[in-house]
This record gives sequence, structure tokens and C-alpha cells, in this order.
Amino acid sequence: MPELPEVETMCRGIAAVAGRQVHTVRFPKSHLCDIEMRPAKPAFRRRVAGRSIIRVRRVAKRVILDLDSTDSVVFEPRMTGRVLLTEPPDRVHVRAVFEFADADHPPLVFWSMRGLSTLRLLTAAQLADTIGPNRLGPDALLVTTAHLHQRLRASRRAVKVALLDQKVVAGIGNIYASEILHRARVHPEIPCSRITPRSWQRVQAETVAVLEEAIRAKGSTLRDGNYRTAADEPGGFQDRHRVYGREDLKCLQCGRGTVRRIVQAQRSTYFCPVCQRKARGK
DNA sequence: CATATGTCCTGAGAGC
DNA sequence: TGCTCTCAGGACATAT
Repeated sequence: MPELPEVETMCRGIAAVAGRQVHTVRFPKSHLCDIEMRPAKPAFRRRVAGRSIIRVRRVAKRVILDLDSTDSVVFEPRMTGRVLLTEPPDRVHVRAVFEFADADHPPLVFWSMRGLSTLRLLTAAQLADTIGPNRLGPDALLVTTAHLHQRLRASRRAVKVALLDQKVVAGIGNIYASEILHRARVHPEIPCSRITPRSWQRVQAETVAVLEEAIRAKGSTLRDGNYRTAADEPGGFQDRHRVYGREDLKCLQCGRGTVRRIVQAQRSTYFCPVCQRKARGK
């Protein structure tokens, strides 16, 4: 599912659209529900057509195209969204097509199987309002140990659940939360208030390490195949998952424990009871 | 204020 | 074969 590494990979995969002028935006008809989109299609098209993209960047789990106006295009793939520079897998789930003034350049396609993805065109003020620091915690690649400790020292929530809270730290999703805590040897059910600074230090270090490694591998494509890069390739990090999706298999870290799956906040959590002992709590 | 739950959406796979 | 059911989980709205 597009979490930070997958969205970062999407951004890098479409970096070449920076500097290009958008000729027009098409919204193919479909029998499916529209994805959430603001403003409505005619206004969206009017404000984007003829504009140049001055920058491609990532904010948490969103892909941003800054235009040469004060507007920014914001793609939020959520579960099944793809940002593609290739032919999409089908016509039915194409949500928007950005065509460039240089007709030789492939169009940028926003494709999503489900209607959970969103597409927005926001002014600078709206952007700050929607995904600025008041709404999101620090980016996971930049988060500090002190931030985690101070922000969560009074929290009774389980650490796994807290890591998924984008207001605490932005960019971690369900797959990487399990991988991070496993490598940091912290049990996912431990209340944040009981985690020592020393353990927060390991969580911080493994957060950066896991996410950077996942970016190098171009993200994780699970068996559902939902995530693809902008060039329509699968990622490679799923082969390096140590716990996620490995229920009942041997722990790849200690070789002794058996990976367990539990459910926290309606989401699967995977961990090794040997590496991540609750009693130790560190 | 902090925390928990419900909701959206579609396709895959299971079970009958 | 074909139907119904459950599950997956991003982020937000609403409830406690």
C-alpha cells in the first residue's frame, strides 16, 4: 500500500515531468464512483491547463506537483492509487490523465482501482491548511528521538497504533510499522508511556533505516499487486520483509521465534515474540 | 484533550 | 457454476 517508500518511489519515477507544461487534463468517463476530487473537474482543468510543473515532491504519503501558479496538484493514492507514465492496466480505473504540451512525452495517468484515492488542486494557503505541520507530524525520514519521546511519553496507546498516527509522525503505514518495531525489538502492544528513551532511539533509527532501504528497493508490492512504480514495475522490498505477511514462519532475525499475527485497531500486526519481548519493554 | 470506532471503495478468494 | 460473504487498509469524521 503506498506508504512513504512507495510514494517516494512514485515521485522519483515522475521527476521528469518537472519543467513541463501541461496541455490539458482529461477525466475519462466511468461507471465507477468518482474519487474524491476538489475542485470539480471543469475548474480543475481550467486552473491546470497551460500551467507548467515547477517541482515534484512528496509530502507524507502524497505526491505533489507544484505549478507555476500558486496552485499545487495533490495525488493521494491511499490503498490502490498509481501515478503512471506508462499505459495503465485498464481504462476503467483511470481517474485523470495529464497531457503535456510536448505530445511526445507520455501523459501522466492517475489510476486507482478503488475510489478511496483523492485528487486535489490546492492553493498555497489550502495546502498549508490541509497537509501542513498543524495536520501532520514530522516526516518519518526526519523524525527525531526527542520528538517521539516527548510527543508520546504520556500516551497510553500501543506503540504500533501510535506509529500509524500521521499527526505523530508522517509516512509510516501498516507494513513498515511492523517492520520497524521488529528491527527495533519493541513489542507492538507496549503502551508508549512505558517505552524508554533508549528504545525510542532504536525506533527512530530503525524507522529511518527501514524506510531508506525500502526506497532503495522501490517499495513493497504485496501479493495483491496493488502497488506499482510509475514505470509499472513492482517494488522489491517485499522480499526483505522480516515479519509482515510471515505469520507462522520462522523469524528471520533470531531464527528461533515464530512470527505471530495480531490485530490492533482493526489492522494486522506481525511480530516475533522472541525478539520483541513484552516484559522487557524496552 | 486523548483515544476509539465507523466509514468509504472494489476486487479477490473462500465457502456453500 | 454462481451466488454471498469477508477481508484488505489509507485517512477522515464522528463518538466517547
